[in-house]
Amino acid sequence: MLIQEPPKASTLSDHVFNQLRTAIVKGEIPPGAKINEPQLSKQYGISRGPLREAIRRLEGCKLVEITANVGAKVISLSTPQIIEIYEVREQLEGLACRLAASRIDASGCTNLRQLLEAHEREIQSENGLLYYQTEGDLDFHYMIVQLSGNSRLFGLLCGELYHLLRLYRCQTSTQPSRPEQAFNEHHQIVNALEKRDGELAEFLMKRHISHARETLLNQLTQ
Amino acid sequence: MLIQEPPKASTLSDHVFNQLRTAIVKGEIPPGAKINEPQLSKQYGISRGPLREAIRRLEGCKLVEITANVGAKVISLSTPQIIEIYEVREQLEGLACRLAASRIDASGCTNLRQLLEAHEREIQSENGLLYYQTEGDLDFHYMIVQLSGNSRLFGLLCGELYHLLRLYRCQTSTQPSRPEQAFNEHHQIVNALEKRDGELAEFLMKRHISHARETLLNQLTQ
DNA sequence: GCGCCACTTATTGTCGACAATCTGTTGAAT
DNA sequence: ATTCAACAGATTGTCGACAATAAGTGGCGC
Repeated sequence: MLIQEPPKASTLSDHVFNQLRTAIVKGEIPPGAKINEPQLSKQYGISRGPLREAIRRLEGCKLVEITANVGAKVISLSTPQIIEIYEVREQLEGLACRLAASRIDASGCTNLRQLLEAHEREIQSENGLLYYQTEGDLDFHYMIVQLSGNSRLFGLLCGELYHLLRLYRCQTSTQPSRPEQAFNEHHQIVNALEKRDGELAEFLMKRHISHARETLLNQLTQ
Repeated sequence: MLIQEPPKASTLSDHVFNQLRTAIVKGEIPPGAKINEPQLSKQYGISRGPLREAIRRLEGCKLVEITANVGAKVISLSTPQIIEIYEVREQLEGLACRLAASRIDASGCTNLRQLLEAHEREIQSENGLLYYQTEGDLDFHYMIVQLSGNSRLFGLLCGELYHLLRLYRCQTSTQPSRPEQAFNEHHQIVNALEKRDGELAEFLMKRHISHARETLLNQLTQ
């Protein structure tokens, strides 16, 4: 569970921003829903000032869309938009893998292996499949992006795109699919990283995400 | 001058956001400078409410960094951070080129050619070199990203990274360098796009940006 | 002289209220 | 019956003021 950064909230705006973000990502506020300022203001017991700032931050994360004099709506991702996100993500995570291969050390490799083993143990349990599809899979990608050492890349992938993907996965509660294939692909990626083969790691990661995108697209268009 | 989207501002927050963003990008508010809310509030003749929302939006563009109970600072890019941005940009614009090659039509190609010719005519004039290095170059990349048809990619590159690059270019007023080489690379890219050769276009664009990054790095480290 | 602490000042965070805009409904005219 | 217009309600945008926190200043002790 290394996916959630500490939601320390020293200010009210921070606190409500974290609350709203998790509520949106978990689907408690469904996609397309309107953000009602007076209602949320009462619900969280704060004034509209900090609430509006929190909404502006959600806009920065691309989680809501604000129209002047109309208000904010939770973003609703269409199938073409999902594909667009996957195209960007594939390219960026490929870069992350290539960079990670050039900077990874022995402890980083063992950490990745341990993470994969932990996920496999999770899958052994009954509700493990669901876990893996939602949170666990992102943990693996999350760690690789960290290992890339590129903070801008980290901000884009882990600060924006991953939240959008989690929102989407809750939106269409995807049934667990192709877990064993994903496992193989994950291990292949770690193999390439251990050999410091950046180009191969990039290629494998891009193909891995491409597979996930195609699986998703088949589920959506069928 | 297709680089600036219409700065329509129906609300005060919109207006001040646009004003502040251009002021930051142009260097009128220098990197590292503190954002003083009472001062700017008086300067723009608005209350602190919409001003704070505008600052939150600047945070979303990564143009300022906000610390709780301390305030906002204009971002100051270190050399490693510039390199990080170029790494991300190289990968994303490569994707944009590959996508653009598969969707471009005849009119798109002629528009690109006309844009390059216009830039070349600009260079003929005395202060053309400077123009090309700052705005004109981004116009070319801007148009290709538009042609990619991926709105998420467009938002990332043209909504975030390009502003950061312009900020940086004003920060260190880069002397015009290697314009003729850049011209050749641009034309090569358009050639690949005309042939609908996505892989070649991606490769050429990535190499083009890689060259720009190395030139920049040499200027900075010397 | 140097460092630490209390105090003053300035800035940020938050609030409630008012003005402006949009939304939904009712009613009348064609 | 349908369309348009005026009205009522609700929501967003904006403002000024107060509270809380941080920054700067001066004085005290060592």
